[in-house]
Amino acid sequence: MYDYLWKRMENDHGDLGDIVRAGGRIGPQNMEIEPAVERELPTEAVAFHTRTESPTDGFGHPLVDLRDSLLGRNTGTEFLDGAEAMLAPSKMAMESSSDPGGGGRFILARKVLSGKQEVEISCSIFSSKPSLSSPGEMLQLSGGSTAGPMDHGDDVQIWSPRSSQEIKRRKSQAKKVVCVPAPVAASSRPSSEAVPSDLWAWRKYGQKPIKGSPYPRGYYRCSSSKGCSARKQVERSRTDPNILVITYTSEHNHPWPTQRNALAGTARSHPSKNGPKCSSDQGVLKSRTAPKEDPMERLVKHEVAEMEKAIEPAAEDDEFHQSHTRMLPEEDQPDDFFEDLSELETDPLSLIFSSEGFMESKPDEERANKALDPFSTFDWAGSS
DNA sequence: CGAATTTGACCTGCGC
DNA sequence: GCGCAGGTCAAATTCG
Repeated sequence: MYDYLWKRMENDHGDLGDIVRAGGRIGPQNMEIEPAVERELPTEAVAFHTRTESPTDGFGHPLVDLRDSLLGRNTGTEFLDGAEAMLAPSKMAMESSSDPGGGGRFILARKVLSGKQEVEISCSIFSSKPSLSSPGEMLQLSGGSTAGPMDHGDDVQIWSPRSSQEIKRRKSQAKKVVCVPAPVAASSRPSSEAVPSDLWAWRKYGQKPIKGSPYPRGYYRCSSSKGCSARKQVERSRTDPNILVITYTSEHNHPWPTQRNALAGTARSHPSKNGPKCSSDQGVLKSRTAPKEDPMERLVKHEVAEMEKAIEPAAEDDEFHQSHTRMLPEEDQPDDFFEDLSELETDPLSLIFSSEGFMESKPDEERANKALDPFSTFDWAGSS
């Protein structure tokens, strides 16, 4: 998963990839943003991936969706283990503008250590180099040995407390976290959460209230295959209810859902009374007949491509395809990929991408409206 | 009627 | 060792 993004990170950061697999990019490399300048950035979810090697060195880190931040919209941020995510876009904008001398610093995350000391991790949108508000606290990357802030270039930095005793992961498990804009509940069941579909079939097996959060956490396991151990947890960000934090645990041990088993676990989530939107499954199924590609990888590829494209305002429409192909070096991406996307506009995920592409041919106003309404691109009926 | 969801109980890891 | 909180199980319930 996230191979493309990950490769980029490894190229950019070398060993960083062995420590924390995180894809929460602050922005494209060498990206320079003037606070007063609004750029249209992609609005898809950003995924990041953390891997813990032991209960003592693992620490989940916030996803930073800077695009939304720059748009003054909802931002996906979260810590895995209760740390407070603090990347409200307005806050960032405010700090950025109110602290011009600080180079546009904004708070990346804040963590209360030992119940008393609070460490604030901030980051400059220009240098993307985090700094600590608590000089006494040295941070390090999960599992890494580096003490103190490190500059890995222009990508967002992932940090964790040095003291592993202070933040321990409950279990040593690989986790992947995805933050997406929270959907408006569309289920017939009041208590059920609308979860964006990710193409896998999930079956809910539990729900628990989480201390400190007004929102419960839902537990899902993969229902595509009997023996599949893949699980995911879905909860709303406690700091931003508009953000859904989806934590994936374990890997799928089977191929992508086929048309047949893809229906498993989704039937009740896509009642026909939902109207045309329900055809999303058909789109999904249709997409599944195409060469299999990890949908999340697809998401990230587009994410990166869109972000890179976003900083090339001079790019013309006729360069759109070229730029995307250029930015998708892993060639399993056929040339007709985007044609395929347009065909699959009912696919929840392809909707995201195709809508972006669709906007290319739209008037600026409509494009802007689209960009500001990420919800319109998701099939919020979800797969749960 | 089969399958998915709900929800209380139980299990387990972790902090004190 | 104890208590808390998160994670999972499974019976009951609901839905198509």
